[in-house]
Amino acid sequence: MARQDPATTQLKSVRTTFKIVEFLKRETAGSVSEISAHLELPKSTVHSHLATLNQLGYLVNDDGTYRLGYRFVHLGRTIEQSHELRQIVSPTIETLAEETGEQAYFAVEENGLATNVAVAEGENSIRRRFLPGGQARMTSTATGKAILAHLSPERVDEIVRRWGMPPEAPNTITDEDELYTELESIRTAGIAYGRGESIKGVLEIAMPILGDDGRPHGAVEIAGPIKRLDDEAYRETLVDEIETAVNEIEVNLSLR
Amino acid sequence: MARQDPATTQLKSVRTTFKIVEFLKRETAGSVSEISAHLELPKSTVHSHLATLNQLGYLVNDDGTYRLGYRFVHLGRTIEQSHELRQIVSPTIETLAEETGEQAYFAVEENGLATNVAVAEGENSIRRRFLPGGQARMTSTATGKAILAHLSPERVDEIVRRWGMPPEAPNTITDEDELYTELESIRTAGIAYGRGESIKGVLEIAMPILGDDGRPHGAVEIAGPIKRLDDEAYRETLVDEIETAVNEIEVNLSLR
DNA sequence: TAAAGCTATCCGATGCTATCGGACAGCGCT
DNA sequence: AGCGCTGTCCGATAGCATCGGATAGCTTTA
Repeated sequence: MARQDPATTQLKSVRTTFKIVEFLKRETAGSVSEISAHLELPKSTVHSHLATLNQLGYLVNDDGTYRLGYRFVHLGRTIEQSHELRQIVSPTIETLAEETGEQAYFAVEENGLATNVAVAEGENSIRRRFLPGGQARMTSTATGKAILAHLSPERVDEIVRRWGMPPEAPNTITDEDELYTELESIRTAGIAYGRGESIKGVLEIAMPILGDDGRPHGAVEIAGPIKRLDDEAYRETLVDEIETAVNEIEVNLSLR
Repeated sequence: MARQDPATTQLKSVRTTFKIVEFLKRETAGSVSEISAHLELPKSTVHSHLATLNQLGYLVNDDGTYRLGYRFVHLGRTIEQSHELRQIVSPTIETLAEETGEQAYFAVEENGLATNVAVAEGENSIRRRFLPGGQARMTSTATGKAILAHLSPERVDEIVRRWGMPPEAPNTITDEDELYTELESIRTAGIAYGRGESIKGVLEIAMPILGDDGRPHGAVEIAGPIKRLDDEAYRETLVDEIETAVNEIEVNLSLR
């Protein structure tokens, strides 16, 4: 008999607990019946999970409807604060957004996903706000591609196989060979662009932060509406600002 | 036979998962053996929990040492952002800290604990930083007492029984009768003070936000070193600022 | 006022599955 | 080269998560 799918084995109750947590994350709040209906779980099962989370202090019960509590907020904030790289990078990302007036990001690879570690808004920035911790496929974001370009081919392959390359926006790269040539040109140019590959109408410009050993720590990005960033002269000033930021971060990393 | 202790019944595996999560929250990172040793759990059990959390994307494995991932950060940030009361209150707390130069807080009651929903620092503020989501006993903080003063006696009793009143700092109230007279005077004065009851050397001044039905939504607080706030004239200006903030919040709540 | 149709919560039996000890392989240190 | 540590995997046991049903409390509707 074939081995069980590793994604479905192990600690099923823990898995359903997080299914419930993620449901409440999406829906903000919910009753036992609602959760039970949407997740197709028996009411009594849902209830016992909710009761446990409530006892642990992670869940609040307002007259029959449950919502996630501030204990999770504290958990997340603690993780953020104890992340050294974020501490180093944050001020630079803040000023980058301030100087350019656009959105600025710093992202790292985590579990094969491009993960926003620091996010900042400029005065002209588009309204869609990505929260810290937001994750996206590496293959469809500029930060992701900038990082991928400096990972080993085996690791890139592993990530692509794990998360696939489905179309997310008009220009998403969905072909593996196309991705590899794109990564090659990113490597030589030292800069990655995303033109409506993750979200329609958004242009992203990203450069990697490389360690002394050549391994990528993460990537700095500026994102804005494709129309405004269409002007080549403006785009060049943005690239300049990104280079300054990258330089600053690399210095701060070596001084650590 | 007596009923089982509700704190130890139900979903044991979920409970141990969160034990591990909270260990990693404290220690930033840890190996299987470390966690196994500190929590007195078999290595294989710890491993299967870690593997599950890793599969779910909440945990990152850096060469054998595990740490909590940015998925928890995103979870916490999402909860914060979808909390309406926090959205209303935050700007006021920010300006309160700015105007006074001290630390400013807004806290609510959650699971019987005073829970910081919004925190802000002024330029003179003490360095110890409370993160959003931080929780403390209601009986030892000014925000907690301000809220308790407007809850039903039964609810107060329930909370006190659940969390107890152990000494936390030199002046912590540890006697129930003393607490009740204190709450009575807070109710008539409309203001609560904490004088080194939670943390030595810190003075807290708090006022509740009350709904139309008289039930408390939360409390606004300013905290600072007892020495600086010892000056009565200065303290009065702070109380004035808090009153302004409370008024602003109550207006914004009624306009909702 | 009464009763129907919700709801959340509780209970008890079944059999799945979390647990646990042990075995293995890989690594860095001595 | 060998020792001692590590993380990971396996398999058997029984503990416990699951599930259906029963109950009680609430709001709505007649």
